[in-house]
Amino acid sequence: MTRKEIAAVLEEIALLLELSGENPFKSRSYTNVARQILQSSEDIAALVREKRLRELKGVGEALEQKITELVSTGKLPYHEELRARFPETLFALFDIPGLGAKRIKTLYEDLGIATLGELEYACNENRLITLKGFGPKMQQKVLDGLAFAKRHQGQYLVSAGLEAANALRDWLCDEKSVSQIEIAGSLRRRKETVKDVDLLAAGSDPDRIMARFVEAPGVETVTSRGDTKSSVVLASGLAVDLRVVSGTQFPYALAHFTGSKDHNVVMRQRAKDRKMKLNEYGLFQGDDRLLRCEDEEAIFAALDLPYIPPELREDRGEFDAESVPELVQREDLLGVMHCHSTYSDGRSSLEEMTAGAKARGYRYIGFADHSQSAAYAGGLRPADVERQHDEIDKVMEKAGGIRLLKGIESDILGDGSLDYDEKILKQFDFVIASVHSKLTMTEKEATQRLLAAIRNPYTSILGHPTGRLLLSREGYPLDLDAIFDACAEHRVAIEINANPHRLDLDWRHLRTASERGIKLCIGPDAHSVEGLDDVDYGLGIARKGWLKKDDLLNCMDAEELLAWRRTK
DNA sequence: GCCGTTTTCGGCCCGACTGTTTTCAGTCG
Repeated sequence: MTRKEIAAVLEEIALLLELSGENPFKSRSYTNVARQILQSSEDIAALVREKRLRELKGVGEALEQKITELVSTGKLPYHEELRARFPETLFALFDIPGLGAKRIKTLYEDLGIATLGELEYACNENRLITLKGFGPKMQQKVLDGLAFAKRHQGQYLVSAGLEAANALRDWLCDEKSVSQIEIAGSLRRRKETVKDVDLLAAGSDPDRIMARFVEAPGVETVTSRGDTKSSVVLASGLAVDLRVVSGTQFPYALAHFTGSKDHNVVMRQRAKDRKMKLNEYGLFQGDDRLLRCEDEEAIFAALDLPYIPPELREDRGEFDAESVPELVQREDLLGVMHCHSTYSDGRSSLEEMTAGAKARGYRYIGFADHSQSAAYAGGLRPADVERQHDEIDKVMEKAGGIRLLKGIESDILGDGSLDYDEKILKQFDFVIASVHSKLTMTEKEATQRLLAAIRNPYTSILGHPTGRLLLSREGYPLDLDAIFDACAEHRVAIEINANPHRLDLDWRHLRTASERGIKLCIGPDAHSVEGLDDVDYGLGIARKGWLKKDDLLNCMDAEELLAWRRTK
């Protein structure tokens, strides 16, 4: 069993225990251990074999026994008994806002509702209002939630989230009483997709700030309206929360509303361990005496921690690390790789792209148009390659101060070979090898295909390695372990494709890759001058993956990069 | 179900808001 599968069983037990009305802390202990298993770098099967499960935090006698049974036999009677009490379809009800274990239990036991469809039917029949813990408003809220769930999956790309958040921030800045305003939440942590937007403001007149907020352009419904917190839903379906605090409270609130739930749990526990209390309004000692912190850094310091950048606040090792790394910054990026041009499916010319890169402060730009098999994208035939190289030389002559690199985004064909023969391949400064076709392979087939491409001596970078499209298409299954081994052995870099629809390789794997000595490369996959700005999304993901400037190919200068490639 | 310089029982992070109540439970982050 994979660690994901083991964790999924434990998480399901936690939900089932809640539905059963069990002690919530019992439920939580299953959730905690599920999390530990997902985070652990240990092989869980090995822990079971060596009877070392108890080394995982939160595993006691009962969980040791259950996990051992689950891993050894592939099933767990305790889990199956719990499952037998409730229909599987009931789990979908948890996605409706306002519905938790208690209300779902009532719906199921009193009305026999087990599916979203039955729930909608019961609402339309007006049957929820008489139920204990429900009323007319709750019924309407459930109906709204059902409609919402139908319209959207409730997830948005980070690009959509940031766009909405920036617009709202600007709108609120025009309110005179606002002294500070920040985007918080998962957007500040630069998650690849977000469920909502969290804004935090400080100001002298909260009421006016709230009033302006609920009147913002694009606001379709106001979900809640209070003195310190209001929530709205934009026409796009995106939910936005605004919190207003005082200037003194701002740093504490910013930390509170930036950290993931799990990160915050650890922060508050650390405070508690030090006889303090941490919440969104402050860090308090003894009898509620405020420990003044001017900024987030001071809060971390008070809890004996170095400053933890927002992107790392996920409780994925930031508290255990010997030191928090000096994360890569925008000014560390010397060049921009993976740019398309009008030679294939780009909208901007070589010259325009070059000027755009120069204006953004890059010292070099790497062109990587599609290769000949990508007919749909106007892939370059050998003659086109020659033509493009001539033009690149000309553009470089008059560009001044920026270097152009001759690359290609070569399709990885079904058998793992690249899309040109050696004679052509050797002419490129770099080769990004990417899959664009035959996306439905088994894990074994897809892995073999990529391994063949990685072993090709001309491959420098593995482009968008899993082929995923966020919120619309899963990546093909891959044995990433094997891919990483091969990349390390053959000195092939892995792309962080910065297009907000991709953000592939996923940030959760970046730290592992870099620790194995693999170089990463932020590529905007730009098809226009504006597309160059997608680098910022890639940068957020790189930082989220704990990367330092030394880990990134495009933090090298052009000479260094070419030398790196030559030593392959 | 776990855990332990407050320790083998009694806690387990904490607060806001909503909707249902008529003082609070449930949900959410």
